[in-house]
Amino acid sequence: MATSIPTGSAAPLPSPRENRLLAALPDPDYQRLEADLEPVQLDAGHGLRHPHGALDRFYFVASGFVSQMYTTFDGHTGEISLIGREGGVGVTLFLGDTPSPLEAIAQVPVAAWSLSRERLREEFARGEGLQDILLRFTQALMTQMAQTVVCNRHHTVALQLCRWILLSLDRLEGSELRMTQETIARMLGVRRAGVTEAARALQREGVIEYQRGVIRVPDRSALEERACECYGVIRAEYDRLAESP
Amino acid sequence: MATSIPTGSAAPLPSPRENRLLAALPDPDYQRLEADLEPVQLDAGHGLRHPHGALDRFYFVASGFVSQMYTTFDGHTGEISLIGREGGVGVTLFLGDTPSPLEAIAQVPVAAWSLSRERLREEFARGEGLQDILLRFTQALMTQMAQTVVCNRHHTVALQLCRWILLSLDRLEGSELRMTQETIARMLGVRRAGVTEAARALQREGVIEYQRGVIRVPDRSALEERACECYGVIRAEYDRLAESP
DNA sequence: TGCTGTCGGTACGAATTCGTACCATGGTCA
DNA sequence: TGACCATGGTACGAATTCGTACCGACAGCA
Repeated sequence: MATSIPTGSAAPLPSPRENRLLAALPDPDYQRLEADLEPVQLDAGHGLRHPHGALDRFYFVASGFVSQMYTTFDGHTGEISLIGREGGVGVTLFLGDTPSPLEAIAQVPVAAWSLSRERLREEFARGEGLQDILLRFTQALMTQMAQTVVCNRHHTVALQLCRWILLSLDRLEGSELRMTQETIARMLGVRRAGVTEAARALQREGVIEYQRGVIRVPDRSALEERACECYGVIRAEYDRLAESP
Repeated sequence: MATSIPTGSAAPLPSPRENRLLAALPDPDYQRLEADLEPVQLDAGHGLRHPHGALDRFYFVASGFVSQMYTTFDGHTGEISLIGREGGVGVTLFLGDTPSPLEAIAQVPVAAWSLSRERLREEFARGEGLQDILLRFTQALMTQMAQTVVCNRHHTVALQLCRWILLSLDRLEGSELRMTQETIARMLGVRRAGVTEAARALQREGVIEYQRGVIRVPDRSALEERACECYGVIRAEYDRLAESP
């Protein structure tokens, strides 16, 4: 299970309220939880949940992002959703607390604040601030998943790569992404060579620069122009969640 | 909005408890709702909700099924989820009551019992039986969506057609499905000709028979053998929902 | 310094789906 | 009965992605 694993970089621990769900919580609700939040730091590649496994805690992501991945019986993979500090991992805990086929993996170093299953369910059952914000987050998550369904069906790898880089970058500081093409390929559910071809084209156009696991985006707007509509829709949905009263 | 439109066939109105969510409700919870449920009958092709539109009522499906569809800006379509009497349409109502890009369409004649937004939210807020069952249904819906993401990515049209026919048939009486290839193509998000090719192959193998909008499945197990794993996973998830305490 | 494993570049034919078009047939309606 | 339209069968080249393989370059480590 997810134990506290320090990152090599010894980054300062972010405040719980770096997480947008906790930030949106009215003060009384937050104060009831504050003492029960436990910090977690995860290295890139570390799993928060194994497929079909139970989940002990809910994780409010404070920095970095986590991918919810699905692996088919024959080994094909696909990213179902990507969760940064606008959300958290473990909605199944209050959606009946049943197992889920999804795997949750920190794709970059992640800092999160976790809450035990019992405290989460207890607080959710009060029907106040936390319930409200978690349900709204669930709705945003479903919109992201719906968009991914049609994106997988209708958009080329090149379009999807742009979308994916942008979604990742939104959840990180700066304009740099540490991620190999192999890893990106697993998320998009395509060949590694397919990512290379799409990335080469973007590099030739000067939209991205990269080498050995580091992608830099000097011109973000150029990348946005090349992404499919899906990026904008998902982005707008989470912006709305953040702005909601 | 969804008004009561009788089907031509004047089918007898099913009991509300034909719907599995209402059936799973403890008696006291059900009795509080019973008088507020309004029957709705929809012809095939009728929309319950328009994309980005508000939804006035929650629909507990009692017979037939509804597709949640997504249409991209450039007109491409895809089915996000398929909902029969194991569920209902309108989870957004308790997930923050925000607009959704999805469209809900009755793909066959549908009978449903509807509940006003206010009563649904009021009952949900009690935190008792209805909240519990609706949250569990939401989890099943998300699993269905996750499965659709990877299915769209990795499985051929032929495999997906089998899955889709089986999911539809599970939600209907008998072994006959009234649906044109054009409509099926819109749900799978592929060309009509693509569906024709896959259906022809199944017909040649004797797995299905069809003509002008009517598909018959004489040998269901043969179809199951040809479907991708996704059918089994989704089916199991809803079976579990139905069996849950 | 040299070895070794990771990462990315490229290539190849095969498979699948696409977009589109045209036609045959069956049912409906005037 | 005849016209018309919805439905499905088929075909075509183009585009995309697949699976796989091999190679070079870079980085870390002995």
